[in-house]
Amino acid sequence: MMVPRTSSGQPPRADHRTRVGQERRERTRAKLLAAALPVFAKHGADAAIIDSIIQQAGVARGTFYNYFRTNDELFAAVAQEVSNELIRLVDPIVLAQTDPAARVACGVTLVVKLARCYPLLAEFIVRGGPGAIAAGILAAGVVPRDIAAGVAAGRFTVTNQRLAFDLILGPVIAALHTALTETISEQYPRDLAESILRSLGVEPEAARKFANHDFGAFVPSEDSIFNRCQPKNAAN
Amino acid sequence: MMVPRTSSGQPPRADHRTRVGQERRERTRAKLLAAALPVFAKHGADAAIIDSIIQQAGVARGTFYNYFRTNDELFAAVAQEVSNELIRLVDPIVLAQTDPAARVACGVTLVVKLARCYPLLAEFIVRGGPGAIAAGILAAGVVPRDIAAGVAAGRFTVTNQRLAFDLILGPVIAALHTALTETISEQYPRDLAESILRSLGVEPEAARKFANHDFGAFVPSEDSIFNRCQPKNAAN
Amino acid sequence: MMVPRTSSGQPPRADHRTRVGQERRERTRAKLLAAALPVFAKHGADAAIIDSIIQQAGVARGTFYNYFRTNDELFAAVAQEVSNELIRLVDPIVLAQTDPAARVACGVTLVVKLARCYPLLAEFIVRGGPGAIAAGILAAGVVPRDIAAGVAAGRFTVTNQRLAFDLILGPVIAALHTALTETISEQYPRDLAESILRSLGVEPEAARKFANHDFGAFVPSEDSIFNRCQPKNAAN
Amino acid sequence: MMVPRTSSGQPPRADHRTRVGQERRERTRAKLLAAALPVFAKHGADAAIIDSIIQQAGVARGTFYNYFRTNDELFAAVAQEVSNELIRLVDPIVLAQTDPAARVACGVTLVVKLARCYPLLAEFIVRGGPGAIAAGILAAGVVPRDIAAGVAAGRFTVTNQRLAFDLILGPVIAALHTALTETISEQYPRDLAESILRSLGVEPEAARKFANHDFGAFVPSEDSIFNRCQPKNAAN
DNA sequence: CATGAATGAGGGTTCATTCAT
DNA sequence: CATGAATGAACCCTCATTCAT
Repeated sequence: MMVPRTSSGQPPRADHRTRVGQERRERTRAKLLAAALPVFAKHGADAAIIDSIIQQAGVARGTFYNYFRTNDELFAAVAQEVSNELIRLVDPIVLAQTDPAARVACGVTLVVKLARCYPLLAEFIVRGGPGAIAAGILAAGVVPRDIAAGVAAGRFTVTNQRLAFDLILGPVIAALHTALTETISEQYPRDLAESILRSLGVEPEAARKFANHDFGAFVPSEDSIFNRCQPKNAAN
Repeated sequence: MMVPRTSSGQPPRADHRTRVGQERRERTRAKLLAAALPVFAKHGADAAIIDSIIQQAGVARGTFYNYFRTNDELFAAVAQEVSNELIRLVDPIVLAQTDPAARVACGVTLVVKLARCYPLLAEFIVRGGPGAIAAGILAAGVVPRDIAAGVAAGRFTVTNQRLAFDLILGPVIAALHTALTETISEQYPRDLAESILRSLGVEPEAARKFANHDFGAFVPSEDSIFNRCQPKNAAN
Repeated sequence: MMVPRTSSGQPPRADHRTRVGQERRERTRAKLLAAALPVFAKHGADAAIIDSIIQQAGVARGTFYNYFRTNDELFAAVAQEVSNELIRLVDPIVLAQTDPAARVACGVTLVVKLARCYPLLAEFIVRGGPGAIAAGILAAGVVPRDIAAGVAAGRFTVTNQRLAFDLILGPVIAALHTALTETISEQYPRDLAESILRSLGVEPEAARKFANHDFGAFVPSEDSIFNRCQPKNAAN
Repeated sequence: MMVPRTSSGQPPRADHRTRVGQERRERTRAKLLAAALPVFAKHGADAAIIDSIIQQAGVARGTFYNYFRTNDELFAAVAQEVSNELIRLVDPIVLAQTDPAARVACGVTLVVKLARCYPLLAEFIVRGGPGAIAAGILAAGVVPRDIAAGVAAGRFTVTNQRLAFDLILGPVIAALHTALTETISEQYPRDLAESILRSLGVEPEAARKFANHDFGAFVPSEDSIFNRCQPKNAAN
């Protein structure tokens, strides 16, 4: 071989094998997740799905069980992946805002825009309902964080955290549902954000201002799970 | 109907049989619906359901198919029944209000209170998501009616009907979900209504006033499908 | 119909339906048991078998589960049926003997002869081992009963009941195994019985006398599970 | 083999590698056998086994197939190993007896005692039934050898070799089964041996004498497959 | 109309075995 | 030789639906 021998005298066989194996494993896992997302989006968390997933992913029946032991485990993995991706895309832009109201407006706007680009995402979240999914995905950390900041800063007059949470997540999920049913206008996300801010107790003028700020756009990575599942309709 | 059945000549055999038969049929149908509601509430519209329903209702397998040809038909019937019951309970009280904002506040408040009395109802609606169910149940007619009135009266600054719809239904469903997860305070429904009114563009003070008005209580009929499914926790 | 109407005036519709249904159910159950016996005999209690059983019984997959929920339940039912049949055939003849030694000799002889007629029976018992099956089948009641009588009458010097049980069952099962492997002589069952009696402490001459007594023959019923499973080799 | 490898000229590289390799191979094989015995003991010859074996043995899936091509091959190897071990432990002591009846008594006693020390052994034999295993293990050579000697010496009146075999193996296996189910007394093995001798036609007094002779104890080697599978309960 | 035995498509899960690295 | 990811045949089980009685 041409492998440069160091003083160890041994070729790095085992390491190479290990690395190659891990990469393959990761690729197969990603294929399975990407195949699962659309199915869960269409049929919900309890869908009977393994057949369609393995077919879509192009792996054998048994391979599935090398990765996930149950339907629920798969669903949890998909939800986690979606959550991670969502936060990776949206939160950096949200964090560029300093005012809590601006952050909420930014987050709301971007999520709705994102759902316009990736209907699968919208479907997945809507299927999950305000409960299981949304809570786990959108809420874990970021929404409560911004609510708390808004309350602390006196921006929001609604002080019950759970109520505030419902006032944000409820309309957003309803909007995602609307976006799936009919075509929503360019203005829709901003109006939605403005109304949500008002519901939280932000002054109407301030609400309008925050909601109509231009927050910039997210940049979906090429190998995001969203892109690996479907053709994208680029602009956001 | 108009057939005078008095003590006159012929014994009312045929009619009597017919009437008794119809009543029995109606009772069996009602038993099936009442048995189905908890199952759909727990497991969603696609639940595997027939076995538990016929067992709970105490009828034979085949009998089920004399009433509903498919699972979907059963679900639709349950949803319809739930919707009717909901409207029968809530709408008379809503219509007692004249101001559209008051009507929305009243409806929102009562539905959340109702869900506290009947967790099954909350579960059923939450499972259905903002889509399939809620739209069919809450929305059919009454919510759009009040939105349109509010826009026409200048009470609401949100003029996009669909947006207004999302701003009402979204938080309500989220609140129902919250009510299932944790115990919500006495004040929660009123605060929710107040915030929703603000989100629609109602002046904050007006919103507060409308939301804290005492609308009276619904009176659940003894043989409502809700009562036939579960023990009730009386007060609302 | 020709059904004699009594003063009730109603045809016995429901009763007839019920009876017909029960008969059908019983027939299907019997078909399943008969189909299962050979499979368990060949492959043991843990065999993966449902497919072959339903095919042999000529019923649908789901039908199986209307009768047995698990493999184990089926096995238990087959074992029970075999046990019942065995006792029904053998015990009446055994009970015609009064001396406990004669009873043991009679039982041993007849079971081995029976196994010659019905190799499936032999296989089924041998597969089950001295444990699960044999104990459940041969032992339940009859063998301990005769051991206790023999000990009480002073016929047997072996007084440890469990040891006596092993001394009877062990050789019988070994003999069944032998009968499956090679052709055993006409004399084999009698010699076996004689040796077993000796092992229990019966005087050698008495043992010989008891073992060579002619106990008569069992009469397999036409619709016994054994006959429904295989062609019989008549004489015993 | 005959190549003298002393401190002479060439370094023993190749041979050393070969020897080390063979030792490793032998160790891995032994690990696999030791891992397999308990599984076969618990679940029988057809057990689904490979997963637990490789996990227990700490080798990779593929490695297994470098040693055994099929499940059956593994089972045969385990049975052979068990058989060898059994004979290695028991036969030297048996051969110290000269009278065939003493030999049979000795073998029977020791095997039952051994099974008390090593329940896994008992389970393994009982699972195998009087057929497949037992025959292959206990019988191969030693039992028929002693039977033939006993018949030739006029000790046994039972002259049918197969019958004699059944009269020995049957009760022994039944006793092993009993030993697994309940605690057997110290005396049990001796009584069992005595009864077996009687069944073979040995005079009752002689049977008693032979069975109650003290044959000494086996000395289980530290690295026996039995010891490598389980904690031992020392005394026999 | 009520009954419930029978159906069979549809989906789930295991595990011995192969093979590229 | 060791490794472990991938394979797919062979099972298992559920449940909506039909149909003779």
